[in-house]
Amino acid sequence: MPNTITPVALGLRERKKLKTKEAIQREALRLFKEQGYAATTIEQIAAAAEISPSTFFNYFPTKEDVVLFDRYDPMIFSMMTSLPASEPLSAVMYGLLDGLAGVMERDHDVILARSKLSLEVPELRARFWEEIEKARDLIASILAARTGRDASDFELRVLAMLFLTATFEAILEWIRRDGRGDMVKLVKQALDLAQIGPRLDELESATRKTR
Amino acid sequence: MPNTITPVALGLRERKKLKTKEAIQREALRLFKEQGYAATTIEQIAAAAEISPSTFFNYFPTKEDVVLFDRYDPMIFSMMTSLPASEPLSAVMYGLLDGLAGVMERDHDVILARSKLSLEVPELRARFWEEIEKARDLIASILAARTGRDASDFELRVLAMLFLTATFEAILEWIRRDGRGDMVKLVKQALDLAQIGPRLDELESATRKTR
DNA sequence: TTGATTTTTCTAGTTACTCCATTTATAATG
DNA sequence: CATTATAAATGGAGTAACTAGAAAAATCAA
Repeated sequence: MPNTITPVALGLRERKKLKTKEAIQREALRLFKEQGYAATTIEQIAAAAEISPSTFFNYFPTKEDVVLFDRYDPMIFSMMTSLPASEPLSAVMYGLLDGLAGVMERDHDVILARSKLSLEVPELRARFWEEIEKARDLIASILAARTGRDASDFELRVLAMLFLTATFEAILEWIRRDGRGDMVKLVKQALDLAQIGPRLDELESATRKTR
Repeated sequence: MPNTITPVALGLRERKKLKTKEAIQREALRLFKEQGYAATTIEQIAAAAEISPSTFFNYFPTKEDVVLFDRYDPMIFSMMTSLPASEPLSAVMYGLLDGLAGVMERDHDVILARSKLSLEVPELRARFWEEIEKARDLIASILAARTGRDASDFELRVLAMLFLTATFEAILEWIRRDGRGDMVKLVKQALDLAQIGPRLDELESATRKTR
């Protein structure tokens, strides 16, 4: 069953920690929505989640991270690092997008709330780009493995970043439409505009010729 | 004399303020270099620039902004908003890059210092993207004026962002090479890889046909 | 000089975040 | 089950970025 994002098995302790983490995030997002990001203090979040303020920092290094945290991240990560090398890159890319659609259906509201915050609060918007840069490095390393180039290769990084930028702008547009349109469709439109698919296949075939 | 970036005329008071602002930035950058960004306090910067700590915040809203501040920004801005509509977009784009080369020659070291900081300090790196998003909106509005589309048009924003992303990755690469290579050349390479030029001209001619 | 305005400075907060020591809960072992 | 190891939660004391607002000082206009 490809292109399905499912939780990873964890020990009892780990699961409990994850639950606390999600509780903190849930309460924090609620408070942010009610009274705004800046007006909400760590103390209030801790009180709502029934932990001490110190404990908050055991789970999230900063107040920003409580918004950025995404429980699907590790799954998406493992999914991306175990891609089939048999299909062309563009096909893999579209496959990933279908996986994304699944997540969207399951967690539409939380994703929208987090995305909106990341859009509206400047420091979060800024931090979000950090995450994108991490993703860029991941994608670049995947491209590197497939083409035999170095992961720090300039062109690979540019391509990876073009991919992510197009995706990001699509998400922005989706939020501007208040989460009502089809996000995955918008992403595909942006990727086509940037002609990312052909560019990826080009890269792959060019490398095959050389080696 | 096109493609030359020159200071804008200012009143006496304004010039004095600008001088103070630059002094603060100069001292701050020196201290950051000597003892690191996090280890340098506003108090120290204020002392070095011979102002009170309160005054610091009259000039820069946050510690981060002291790194982000670029005295060429208003010039570049006015340059971009007064582009000739006679030439095709791709030509204008390359023209701008030549202008950039001039600035690089004049202020290579300060630019490198600021860029390095923005690369190495995570919160600055994040903030830098905010600036890029501002630039995106500016470019989108220029494209909008030329094509008769709306400035919030999805495709325009994607294109503008692709342009900036390519440029940004080129600058990153330039810093990774410690400012030794030809930055403008790298930028052109990235833009060609993304095929931004053709894409821009495509957009323009497509619009002409329609109206 | 006088008065208006801008700029700087001071004071007194608030809050995110750090460090470290202590206590409490959980799991592993004999 | 009792003991021990380990990990997680907490408390307290401190730092530094930033805010608001009032007072003082410098600058400019008439």
